Amino acid sequence: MAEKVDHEERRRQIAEALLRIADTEGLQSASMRAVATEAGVSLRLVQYYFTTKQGLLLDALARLGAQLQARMERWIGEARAPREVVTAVLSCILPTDAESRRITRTYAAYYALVLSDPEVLEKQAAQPPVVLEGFLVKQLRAAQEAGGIAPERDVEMAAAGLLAMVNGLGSSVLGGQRTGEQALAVLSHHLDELFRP
Amino acid sequence: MAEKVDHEERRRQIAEALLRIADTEGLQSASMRAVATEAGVSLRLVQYYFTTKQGLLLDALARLGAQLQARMERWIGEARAPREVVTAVLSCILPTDAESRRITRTYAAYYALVLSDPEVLEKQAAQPPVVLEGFLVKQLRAAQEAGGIAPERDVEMAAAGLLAMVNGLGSSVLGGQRTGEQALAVLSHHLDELFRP
DNA sequence: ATTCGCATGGTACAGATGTATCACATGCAT
DNA sequence: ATGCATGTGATACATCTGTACCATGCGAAT
Repeated sequence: MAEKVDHEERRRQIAEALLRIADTEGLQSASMRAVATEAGVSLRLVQYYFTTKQGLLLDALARLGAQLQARMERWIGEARAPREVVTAVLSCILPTDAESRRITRTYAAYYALVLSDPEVLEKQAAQPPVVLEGFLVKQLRAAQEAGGIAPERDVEMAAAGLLAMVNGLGSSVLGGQRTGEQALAVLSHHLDELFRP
Repeated sequence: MAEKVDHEERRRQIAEALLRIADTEGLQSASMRAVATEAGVSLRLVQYYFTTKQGLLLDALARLGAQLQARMERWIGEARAPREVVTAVLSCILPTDAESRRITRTYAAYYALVLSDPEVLEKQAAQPPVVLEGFLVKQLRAAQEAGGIAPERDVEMAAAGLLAMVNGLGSSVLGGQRTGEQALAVLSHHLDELFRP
């Protein structure tokens, strides 16, 4: 019963079970046993591949981050002009389709955990936003130099504001106060406001 | 040992103990026993005044909402002109001073809970944002008619964007990517952008 | 053929958690 | 004075949770 098995594949299988539970029922329902059942393996195996629960949580969070990044790169795709890149990056974060709704909800499930356990998780999870904001600034600056954005605009402020806005819009969609389409409309409106003379 | 006691006062004492724990350690650390200890009462009393844990959680959440509303009214204070009202409302939500940091953190602690338990909590917690957004729209429209905002601006879009932005800025402050002052600067910048000819 | 390490199953254990139950004291109405 | 409702304490109980431990099957190297 002990064929050489692909460790990475097993870890992926288990971690994604965790993410599925976090998405649908929240992290508080993600016990080791629940994860094992969801992944279709025994509790022992979850312990075997991720010694501790924190290990599992961290690994799954890293995978979630990778999924979001993959989605962003896919959405950027053939986008070439800065405005298209910015639009792609921002709108792909909004919970509009099934995948982004899943990712957003799962991140939300992690949110409280990250806040209450600053030491360990902060380093792992706090980087993406910062990096992304820098990327946005670069794109906006390029658009500005190309004349797509008024020269007197402060692109760093704009980038920070847009990113925060998308984040907040996502929360409102998850909270049921807005549909994904409405959130997207709000974003588009502000992008129109930014990209002009 | 059974003097007629002020029920509301006891409930307040216990509910605030829960909020204090939610703020500092997160809701996952807020067990009935922990709340009892924090409030300086016995476990039995927590059960007595709030029969069930869900009752306690809901009551505390309502109190948190009341605290935020009280803070907003206090911040609006003598503000008279629409722009001042809007600035007050939005900036008082940002985690800049101790009180708003506490409120924001505590709301964040509830966030995951609300998302994973939509039925019961949604009605109680989802109203403030909607009401607030309507209020903002009215203020912005008034400013627009007074000439403080360009007539071609879509104030509903602007209100939605600003509220989402403040929400997102708050998250970034809590996540340690920005200080409260920096978040306030981003907000001010966008208000300057909105309030013109 | 024996040995060793990897993969897996089963289960135990200690602690925490929400809730229920029993007990008892005190104040107020009768 | 008696009785009933109120406020409070102590504790029990069933369940869940993370982790540890023991056993065993199998492939590969010796």
